[in-house]
Amino acid sequence: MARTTTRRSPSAGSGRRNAGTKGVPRADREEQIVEVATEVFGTQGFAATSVGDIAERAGISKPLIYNYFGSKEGLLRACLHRAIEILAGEFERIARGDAVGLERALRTLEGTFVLLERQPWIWRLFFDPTIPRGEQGIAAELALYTDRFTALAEEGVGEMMRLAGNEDPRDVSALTAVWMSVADSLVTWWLDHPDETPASMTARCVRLFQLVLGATLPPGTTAD
Amino acid sequence: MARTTTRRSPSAGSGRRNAGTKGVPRADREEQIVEVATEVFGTQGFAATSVGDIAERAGISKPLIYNYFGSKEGLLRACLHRAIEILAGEFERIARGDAVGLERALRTLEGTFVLLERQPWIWRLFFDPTIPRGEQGIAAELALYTDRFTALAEEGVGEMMRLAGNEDPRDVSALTAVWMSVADSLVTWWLDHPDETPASMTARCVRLFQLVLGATLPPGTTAD
DNA sequence: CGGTGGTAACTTACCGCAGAGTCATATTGT
DNA sequence: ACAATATGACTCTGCGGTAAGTTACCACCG
Repeated sequence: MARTTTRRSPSAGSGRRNAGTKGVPRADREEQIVEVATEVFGTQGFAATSVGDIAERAGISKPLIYNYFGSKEGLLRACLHRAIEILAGEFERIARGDAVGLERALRTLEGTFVLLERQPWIWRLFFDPTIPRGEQGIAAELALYTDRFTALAEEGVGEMMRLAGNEDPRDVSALTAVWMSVADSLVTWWLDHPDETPASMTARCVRLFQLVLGATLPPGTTAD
Repeated sequence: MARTTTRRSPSAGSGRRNAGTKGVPRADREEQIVEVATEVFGTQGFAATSVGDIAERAGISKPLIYNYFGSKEGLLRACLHRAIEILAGEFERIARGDAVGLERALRTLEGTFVLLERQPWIWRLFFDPTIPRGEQGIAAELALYTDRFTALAEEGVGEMMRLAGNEDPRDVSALTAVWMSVADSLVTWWLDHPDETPASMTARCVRLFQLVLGATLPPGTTAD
């Protein structure tokens, strides 16, 4: 009745004129926010990023983020959760494959390139030095995640080193760190050369492996 | 004279009771502050660090920092300046040496380890993602510094690749990025294992080089 | 089909606090 | 006495976080 029309609140006082649902269900909105946040956290770092900035880029308001994620840390937690789902699954699939040694390394790189195409910053989340290292809260969770990576990488590296006759655990640890950093730097380099495709990156890696390691990779290793 | 005593201001209102020179000349104080700041910036990141925190750790007060460096960015600038002096000089010295290829790589690493002993965070300053990337101000200066590194590294990498028969400039560029990242990751790993010495780090690198590259390093390369 | 409440989706406006940067002032070596 | 060295106490901006209100969708009733 009149009420419907009468409810013309827009003018009432200085109320929230742009309020009201836009018909986006919570799950969709959450995913959208997490996507934006992951990019910003991953490129600028957690400490240097403000929640307001994320809200603005996502085209929504700050309180909505707090409604859904509780806190800035909660938002980061959600980003990490999504990222680990994306990455670890793929890496574990590769690890379960039958490739070993250098070929396994190359396959991992190849998978990484395909996976991180257009969203390389996901990787950076796990190595953000600005995440508060307070012994409680997010630090433990983060360690859990990175350990999942590291264990996988360390398994591969350790395997290769065993074949070569070195089993020093500290050497394995150091070489694993180097290997993960190599993958990281290649993704970063790719970011600076956007015209490269996952396939061309893989081909480049094959060339560089052959050059640096003097290795002969089996045919068919290069993506189509 | 009476005046000196009469001026007993300590009680006057709530004056600065701890003020007054402590006999430390400006240059010394500046160096001391820069040293502390470099450590904190390098480990926590620029954005996550507060000037007050630095002042407290240095045992002086915040205004003194602003007196000497003008701003937080100015302090960072001073840190970068000192760091580039320390690092670039050493790298250029190595580059001028007669080592080539893998041996030059190893000598660079060795020099880095010796140089960064007890202050590994210096290196991190140049790759801190939380430094404001505003096109003006510090970003340009930082780029200048990192370019100085990169040029040197690219020269070494390009030389090695030429010997191996690959002159693709993009391959050189990518491999240079990888190489610098390798050095970075080794320093980072060292940060997490503080009991390692420069010599033990170098020895480890020799082992890993031999293992991964199948290379035979000349004797005398290992630091005693 | 029209109305009508309940609730999920959104917002504006604000609070409190931490941190960058400043001012006026105090102390001491020379 | 004076310049250099130093600081307590302040302002102001920006950000994490919150309160309270607004709007749209939807299931249900008549």
